Amino acid sequence: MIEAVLPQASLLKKIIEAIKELVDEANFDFSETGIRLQAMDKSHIALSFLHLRNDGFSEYRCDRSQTLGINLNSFSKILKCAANDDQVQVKATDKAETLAISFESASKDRVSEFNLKLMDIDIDSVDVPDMDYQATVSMSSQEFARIVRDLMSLGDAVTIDATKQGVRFSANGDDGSGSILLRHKKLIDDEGSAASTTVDITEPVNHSLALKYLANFAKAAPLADRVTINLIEDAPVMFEFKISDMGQIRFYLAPQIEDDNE
Amino acid sequence: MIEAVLPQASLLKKIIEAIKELVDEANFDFSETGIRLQAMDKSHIALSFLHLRNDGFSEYRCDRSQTLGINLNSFSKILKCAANDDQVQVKATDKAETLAISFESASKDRVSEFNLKLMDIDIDSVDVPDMDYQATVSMSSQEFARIVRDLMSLGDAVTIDATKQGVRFSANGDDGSGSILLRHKKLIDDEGSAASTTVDITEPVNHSLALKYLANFAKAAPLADRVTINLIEDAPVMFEFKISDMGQIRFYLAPQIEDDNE
DNA sequence: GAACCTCAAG
DNA sequence: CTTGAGGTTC
Repeated sequence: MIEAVLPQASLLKKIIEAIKELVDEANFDFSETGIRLQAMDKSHIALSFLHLRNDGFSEYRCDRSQTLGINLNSFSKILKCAANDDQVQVKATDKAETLAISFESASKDRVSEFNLKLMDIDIDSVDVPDMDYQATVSMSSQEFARIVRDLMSLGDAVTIDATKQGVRFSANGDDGSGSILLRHKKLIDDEGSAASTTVDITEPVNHSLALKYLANFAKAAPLADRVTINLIEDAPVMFEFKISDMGQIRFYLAPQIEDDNE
Repeated sequence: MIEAVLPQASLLKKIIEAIKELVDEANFDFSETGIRLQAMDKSHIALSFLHLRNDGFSEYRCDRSQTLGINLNSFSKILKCAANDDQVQVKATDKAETLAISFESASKDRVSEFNLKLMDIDIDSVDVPDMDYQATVSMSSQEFARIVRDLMSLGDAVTIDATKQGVRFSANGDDGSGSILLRHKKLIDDEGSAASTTVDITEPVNHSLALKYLANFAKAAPLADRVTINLIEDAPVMFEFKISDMGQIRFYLAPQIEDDNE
């Protein structure tokens, strides 16, 4: 028996919106401590990772760990039927073949109930070890989204250069080339202003990444004020958006092989 | 001689916009008391019905009753040439072959004149008797539009259940199933709040309807804050949008034959 | 999937 | 009145 309640359907809508372009179907692992999802994208280049802690829900119950295979597009269709400030409840019995999803308007005048068909999904589970990253960039998620959008009009790939001075995003294309430098700003208070950028670095590092994936990652910007970009030589880049009081959504992206012939 | 003036072209634009997807050509019956239109849709399942009273116009003159056959798509093209707050005038002589349409901007700086070719349309007139409906639902037209849009992503048909407790809209599809319940809210004042739903009922009744028609009906939502849905066993469902101080637009839709084999 | 348009909120 | 978000259309 699983039952979880969120006071704001908009949160769940944004989460699924951020993942569904990357992943068609995914397993949601429900346990006593919360919900986890891990899924490779269709081309097996990007890994999406979601963790929602039980204490982030207004109600949470999971008697027995259970994995629910869900088509994210179908899920998204149903979530679109919720108003942003509806309360949302998901419920499944043990060995259920459907997930019961219900929305209730703030005024209680409207109650919507949906049943989403569950599916068995073969998992290609990947172990993601915790790494000591060489560089960690923390920046406004909105600015990140903006930079990705801007550079996409120039080329297909972006090079992210992290140095002590800051982080540089550069792209090349037929029309020309461009680069955006965000200067590192040492934080005086514990928390930086929403817009400022910090770079924590042990060694300068740069990676070239396909912008189309970053555009998908940027869909998570509405979930968090800030994004952290974690880089280490010869390993996937990790993008993390913290969902306040609840968990985080992470994306891992393998760097592009630099092809000098192109 | 016919002459009618509306201070806001937007009203006429919305009216034609709401009907033109259902009906290609229609007869506009001009009489001393106002304008009436009645037309079956192409597949003869939905009936559109429009009544605009003479006193809703800022000027209205109709010396002799006259029927003007109009291609709604052509009419719509011309209306798109009007700004929303242009004044619009339509004018026709007896036995005219064209309808003269003119727009005047609020500032009087711009005057546009168009001539729309009239046509002879064979009418398949249908008598629509006034019925004593078993259930009348009154709800926000915007919420109606939203529910229709939401359920369309799930399936092709909607079942409307009216009971004393409220009205339920349900749909089934490949992704799963869904239903939305709007609770009846007894009105304390004469007028309900814009969002609340009322169900006046003598007997519970339900009907299954093709969502694609309801999506067309929902185009009339900008014309009225509220829609009333009138249901009676074994007869078409009637959707009415009141155009304030002027008349109403109605749609009648025959229920789907419930096919148990599907 | 992108651009346009419309509607709602600040 | 200006801006942003959402829906619709191409």
